[in-house]
Amino acid sequence: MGKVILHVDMDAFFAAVEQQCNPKIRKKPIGVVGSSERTVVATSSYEARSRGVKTGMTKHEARRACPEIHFVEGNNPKYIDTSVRLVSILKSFTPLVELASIDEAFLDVTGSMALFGDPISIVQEIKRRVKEEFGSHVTCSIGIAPNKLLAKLASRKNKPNGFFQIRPEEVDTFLRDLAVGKMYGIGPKLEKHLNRIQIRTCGELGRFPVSVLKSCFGVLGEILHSVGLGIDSSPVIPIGEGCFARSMGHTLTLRKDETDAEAIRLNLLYLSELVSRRARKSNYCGRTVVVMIRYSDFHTFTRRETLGRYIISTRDIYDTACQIVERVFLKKPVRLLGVGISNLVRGCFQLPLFPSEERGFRVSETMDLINDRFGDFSLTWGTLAGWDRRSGSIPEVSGKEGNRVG
DNA sequence: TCTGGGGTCCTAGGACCC
DNA sequence: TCTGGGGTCCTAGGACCC
Repeated sequence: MGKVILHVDMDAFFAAVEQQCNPKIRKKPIGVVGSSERTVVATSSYEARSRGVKTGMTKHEARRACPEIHFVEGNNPKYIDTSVRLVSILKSFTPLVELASIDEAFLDVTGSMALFGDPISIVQEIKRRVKEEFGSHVTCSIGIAPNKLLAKLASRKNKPNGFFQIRPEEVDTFLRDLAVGKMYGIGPKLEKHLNRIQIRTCGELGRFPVSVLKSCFGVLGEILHSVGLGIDSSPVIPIGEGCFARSMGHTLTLRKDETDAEAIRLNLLYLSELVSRRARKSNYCGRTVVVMIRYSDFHTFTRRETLGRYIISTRDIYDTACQIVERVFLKKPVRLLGVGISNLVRGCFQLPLFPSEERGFRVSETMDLINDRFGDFSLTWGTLAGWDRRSGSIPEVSGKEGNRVG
């Protein structure tokens, strides 16, 4: 018998959490944004979306589309907290829960049906529990399918607050007329390329000779062929298993385009500190430092250096980042800087934590894993608010306590 | 008030060694 | 003063996703 996979996808997650927390903005068009002036909309409520607001718009553009829009500054700890609590609900249905991002998860419920009934009963029960835990403004959409790829497509089908099932015998029909660009993993570039060779739907993609796809796309050709047929054998990997980061980094769009070398170094120090702190906390060290630079004209590039040893301290990361930047000979004002480490290994040293960290918020395994995987500063919003650039002091990062939904 | 931030995976080409 | 192949590591960039 085939598997039954669910994909649980929270609807307009950040916006929904904010609306749940603040009754005044419920049923209103809102946009969740960052704190800096040069911010964009990260998520908008469905009320805003219906008026043309889209992710990635500047505040200015969003307001032009929807003059009544209300902007809310993002609050990352609140979203992580909600995510942790969602996972604990999902884990009560099966241990096979894979967190795909902060607001979506895959569940393998193949073995759960004896206990909880058919997939639709499980879906209804999950929705009931989510409502009970978070309130009626935080909702999810759920896809039911024989594999992760199809479950992901199914969850999008009836958004928001809906569900959709693709039974094994319905897969061909479902894919027949689905535009290739709607498929997970096929972005604008690939879509254009496929359209050029007369492939517009997943049905057409699945029927296309795999040999031709391979000659056009290399190894990707074979993957595209399976994707066109709705084939995906990847297992649901439970949280914590084989889950380790490949890289971690932070980027920052500066308040103004910068030419001053001292100011650039100060920002590199700040970013190095964020990276180092996160790496120390999750006990990673790395031997490659990556610097990302975006000029005022948006030309963006990376430079990296691989060292002969593993590093983790702010100082080591910062020194390497500075050397990299010195080699670049900046040609234009800098709009964005990024610092990251890769070539990671886990647990090579156990370095002392900062005193503030020793006080200890060893909250839960899941909490750590989410931080670890998605970054507890994955939205650094707000962290710059108190930063005095001239003194160069590093702001305290907002606390994890409080800010619960519901 | 033009265009955020966090990732993963893949590829091509060069350096270097055997 | 030529010829070649295999393998590994590293860099830079692109595509894609949330």
